[in-house]
Amino acid sequence: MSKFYVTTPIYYVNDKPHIGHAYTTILADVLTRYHKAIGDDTFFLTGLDEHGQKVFQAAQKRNVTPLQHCNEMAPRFIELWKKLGIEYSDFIRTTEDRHIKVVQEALQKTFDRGDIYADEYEGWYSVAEERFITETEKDSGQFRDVTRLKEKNWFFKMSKYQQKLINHINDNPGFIQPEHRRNEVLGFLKQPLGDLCISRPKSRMSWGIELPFDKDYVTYVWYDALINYVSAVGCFTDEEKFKKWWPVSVHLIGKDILTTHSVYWSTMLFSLELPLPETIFAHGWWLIGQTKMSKSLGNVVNPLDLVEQYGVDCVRYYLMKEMILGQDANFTPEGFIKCYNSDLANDFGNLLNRVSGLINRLFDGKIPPAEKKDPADDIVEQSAKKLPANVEKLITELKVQEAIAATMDLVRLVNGYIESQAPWKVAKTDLPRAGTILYTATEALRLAAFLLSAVMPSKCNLVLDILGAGDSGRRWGELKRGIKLKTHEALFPRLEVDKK
RNA sequence: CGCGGGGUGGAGCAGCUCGGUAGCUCGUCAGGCUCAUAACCUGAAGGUCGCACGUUCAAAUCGUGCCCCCGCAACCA
Repeated sequence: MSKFYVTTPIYYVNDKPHIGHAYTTILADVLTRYHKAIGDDTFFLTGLDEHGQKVFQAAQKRNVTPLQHCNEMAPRFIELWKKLGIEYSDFIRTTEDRHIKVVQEALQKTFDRGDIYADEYEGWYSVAEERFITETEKDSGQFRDVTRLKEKNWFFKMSKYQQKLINHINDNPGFIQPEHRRNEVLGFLKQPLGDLCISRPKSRMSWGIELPFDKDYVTYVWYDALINYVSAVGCFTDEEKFKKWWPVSVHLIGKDILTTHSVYWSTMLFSLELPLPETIFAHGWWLIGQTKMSKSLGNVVNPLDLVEQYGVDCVRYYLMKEMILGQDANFTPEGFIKCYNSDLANDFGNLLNRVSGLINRLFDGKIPPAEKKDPADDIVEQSAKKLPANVEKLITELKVQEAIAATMDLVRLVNGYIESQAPWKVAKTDLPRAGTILYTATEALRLAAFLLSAVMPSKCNLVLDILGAGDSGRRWGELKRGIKLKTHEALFPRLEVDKK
């Protein structure tokens, strides 16, 4: 048994949860469930990023304290995760004591090591945005009230670890995935790395974690936020727990925060003398009909609406199946309905109806024994026997989409097998043979349901329950003969396309 | 010459590491089946594998050049 520790980014509390947040979190949940199913000890961390400028401003506007504001916003995420069937191990909020202490200790350790120094920072400052902007941003002309500002700040010696990081990336091909993101980071690291400003003067912005060595400053949100990955698993506080889980197996992130994770976070860990993550995996974006989702375009897809309209499992299935490893994916209602009907209603759900209908009619609803085998059965049996190991391999490579495809291939194979073996015909002359066919088909369906239960927990567990195989595993032949099938409705009723 | 990824039947992808019958899902058409959610199965049509040159007995796959698309270039799943 090995351990599997996965994280999502901690989401910014001011954001409205959208399909992107849902995707990352479901992906983490799916990976966790797969790993649990193969007996791994798992830890799945998600949470909220609650410090920083925007939260501070939003709270001011509403005339509440920042913490009150966060307390009111947090349930939006927590409730969504509940509706999406997310079973996280821990939900961390950066305003929690357990986190703040660790951030401060990390800062102090880094400071004591001589990796943090004070300097005057001079740059373009947007009064309207209340933050420093880059030269490029200034030139874009999109910022008002830009002035030159000089300010004392604290800096982290990121540059000191540049070569060490390059070496680490080169020595660990799986560290940053997919590969083209890894190349991107290596390309970025060809330029000399600057040091990272990790402080904000309280006079400007006080909503953050105070620097242990300078009470006039709070720390930069990213420094604060990234620490969550270790503070949640006992860093500096619970040595045993920390040893058990760290380093993390996978940090799931969106491609937009690749630099913060691969460069900021890694160098921070170097300075703290902690091991680096095993894998940082950057997935793509969900596009809404060719364009990026944006609030101004008004095309933000609310995952809650989808779930309420169609149910959790099919939304999880669609998101997992549609996003190809590391690429952008396109969300369209048509695509969703097509996927639902062809994969879930026609192939998977319908297969359950076929076998249960036949078993009910021919065997009084009791699963028949497989006593009269034929070479035709071997094709199904052999494919089914190979599947679990294959799925396991794909999941460890983070190829969820391919794992689903491989499982659905078995479902289609079984549909073809039933067709060619025609048990409804065979039954008229040779009932035991018909029973064998049905046992084989049902057992393959059981295995498929078992393997898909990470993606669609409630529907798949329902299938297993109908087959009286709720506690079965991934070995061929675990389906018990003689069990009376439970009655059931259509698993995924076909969706009629809206004709407009 | 900033760095990187990609261009494969109507759509979305795999194959390229290590050259040898171009594969999958969806869509279209025809047929079959009638156990099933008008579901399922089989077959067919449809591809100069971005373009050109080169290496080779043989190139989607290797090399060079060109065209086009996309990502990164320090806020944002």
